[in-house]
Amino acid sequence: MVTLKDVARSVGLSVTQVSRALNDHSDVNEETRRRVKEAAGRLGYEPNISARKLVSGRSGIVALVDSKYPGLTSDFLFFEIVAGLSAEFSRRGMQFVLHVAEEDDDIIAVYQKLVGNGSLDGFVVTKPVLDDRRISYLASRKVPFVVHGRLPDRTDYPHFDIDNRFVAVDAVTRFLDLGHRRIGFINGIAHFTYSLARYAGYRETLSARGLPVDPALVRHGQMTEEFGYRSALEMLTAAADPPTAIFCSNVLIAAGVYRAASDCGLRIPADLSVIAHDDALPNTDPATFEPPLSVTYSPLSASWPPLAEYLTLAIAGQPLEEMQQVARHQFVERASTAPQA
Amino acid sequence: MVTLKDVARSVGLSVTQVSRALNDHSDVNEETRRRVKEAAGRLGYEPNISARKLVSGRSGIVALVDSKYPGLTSDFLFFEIVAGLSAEFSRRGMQFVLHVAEEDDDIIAVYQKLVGNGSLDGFVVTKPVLDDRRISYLASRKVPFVVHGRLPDRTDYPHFDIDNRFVAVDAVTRFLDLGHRRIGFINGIAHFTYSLARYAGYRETLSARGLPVDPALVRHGQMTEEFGYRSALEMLTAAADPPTAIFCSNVLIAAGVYRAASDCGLRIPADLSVIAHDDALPNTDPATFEPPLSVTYSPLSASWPPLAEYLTLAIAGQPLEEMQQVARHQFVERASTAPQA
DNA sequence: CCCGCAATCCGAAACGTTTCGGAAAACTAG
DNA sequence: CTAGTTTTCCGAAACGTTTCGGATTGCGGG
Repeated sequence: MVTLKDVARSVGLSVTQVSRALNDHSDVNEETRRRVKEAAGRLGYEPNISARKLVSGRSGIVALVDSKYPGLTSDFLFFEIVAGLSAEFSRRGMQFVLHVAEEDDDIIAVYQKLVGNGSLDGFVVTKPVLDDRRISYLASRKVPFVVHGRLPDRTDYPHFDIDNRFVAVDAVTRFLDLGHRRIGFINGIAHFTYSLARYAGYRETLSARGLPVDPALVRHGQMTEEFGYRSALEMLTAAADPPTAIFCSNVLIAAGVYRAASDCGLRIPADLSVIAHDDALPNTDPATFEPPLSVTYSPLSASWPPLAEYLTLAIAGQPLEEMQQVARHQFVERASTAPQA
Repeated sequence: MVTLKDVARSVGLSVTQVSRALNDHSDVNEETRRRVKEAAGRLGYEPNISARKLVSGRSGIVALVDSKYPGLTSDFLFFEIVAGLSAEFSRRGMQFVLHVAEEDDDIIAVYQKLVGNGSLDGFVVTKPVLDDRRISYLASRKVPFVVHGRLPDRTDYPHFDIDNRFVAVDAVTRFLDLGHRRIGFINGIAHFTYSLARYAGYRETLSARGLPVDPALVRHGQMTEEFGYRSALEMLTAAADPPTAIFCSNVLIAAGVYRAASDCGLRIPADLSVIAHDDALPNTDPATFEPPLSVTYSPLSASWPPLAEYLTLAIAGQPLEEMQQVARHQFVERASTAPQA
């Protein structure tokens, strides 16, 4: 391993000055800095993170922790997150790392261990739930972290989120404006805050127009094609009063809805209108649906830069104000909606 | 952060003795050790990995590095690996960490950086290819690593693999024994050594019986249902001499083959025999196929314990002998094969 | 009573980095 | 030429841990 001392010896300077040269401090001669950097490169010097962390308290490593849950390995949304964040942090010269905890061990204990042994600078928390224990733990320990999403009742931490309530409000309003009155909603797993926010938007919009919220038209579950298919099938084949429009919490669900509609001999959009929320994941392009699927569009990939930015700022100890953002989606109209017959 | 010094103060001992007590050294009184451990637990002491690494050279962290490639986020085989290894290492009190490199940066440079900054004890290398640069780099730098798989022409490193050549030999031999002469093979991406080994087994078995290897009956590609479907369709609808049996490199491909056969009006196994290799991934159970799929069975999950074990030994500087294993599959007969009509 | 040995303990050094406080040299203004 | 300022440099301390070498105590055997 080549250390600062080696570089110092090779250029005839002190360890101190070499360190300052490499870290772009002000009090080093330009010519000297050039020489030092050249030597460091030539010798293949890489700063020892352990040593740096020990003295400065910064390792340049941030982590995402998740438990191993059934379906984790097929949850490509999750791995889209991992890949996206990893790339974004490495672009900033930091390292992003994933730690998968055992299914049955307490997630807080895992954080405790990770925090305690002090090799990490901060955490990204994803898929927050109501009364999220990770958030309360990290906040109480004053460990830097950033949340992808946010809690309805507590927002005193860095976060990036989209306005999920408004996503549902927008979709449902468009259905209503087309004359639909029986509007189904196939949502994600109920305990995630994004699902809750969308469900709130759905309920509030219907209520605001004096329409009832029929539990038979709402489903919560893992956002897969299969789940969308089963849910839509149940709704559409229900004896009394099936929905004439369905809002899907993602494009995969919509694919299932399309299949169910086809199975029931229903045409989209003539017999059934569909809108989905589109995270712009690589696997599924709503424009290639038949007919092309109208969506509330909000690419997930737009989250990585602010998330990385905010965590960096949090680690640097910046105040909260510049580390919070709630973005809005765009509506993209295609051919999956029509006025009610 | 609570340090050794804090624990030492609380029990009235020196930092040295506390360290030795916690690390189960011999020269500490049993009663003292008990008291120290109690105090450490009570104070919530966690050893600072950076400090430990700095002096002992061990951090207890191992990594897997991969580039972000198209399809990474839907490659559930890959994430099965990540989850499996992560769990296995944490069971051993070590930490396993995933680093996703940018698509376009040189993978060796990434290793260089990771190795150079010295916070990692070793690496797991997966999906080796011919003349694998990662293996030659790590070996030349004497960095501990273990390979999931192996190279055909170089095996002087810790590894765990299955006999992929024999997987194909076994499947093809069974087809031959049933009287099949036109045997298709839908394989994984050609440059991975496991694909190469299976292809070699396929070719050699046919040649040994004096049969030609028809390029029209062989496909290499990403192992998805879609790829299996397309490949099988091409083979089965080819004008002259379609295959009467197909060996698939995984169960997903076999699902595609089943669909293609159904589209062509072919019955399995009456008109077409199928065998697949089964990694026992959670998503796809060959027993639920219609008809149930016969497989060469070798659960991927059996790799994690030896892989973790070997890397641990390699880090400890053990000799190579006990850190290499090539396991064999089992054949599980179900209902997807029949004698040729 | 002394010697040797085992059982316990401890001080100090070391790992590689950053940073504080100051020093030397070079330049500027008077 | 002097005093002050700026530029450029360096020694030493510190981070939390492990480990080397040695110190202390108590004990049994001679």
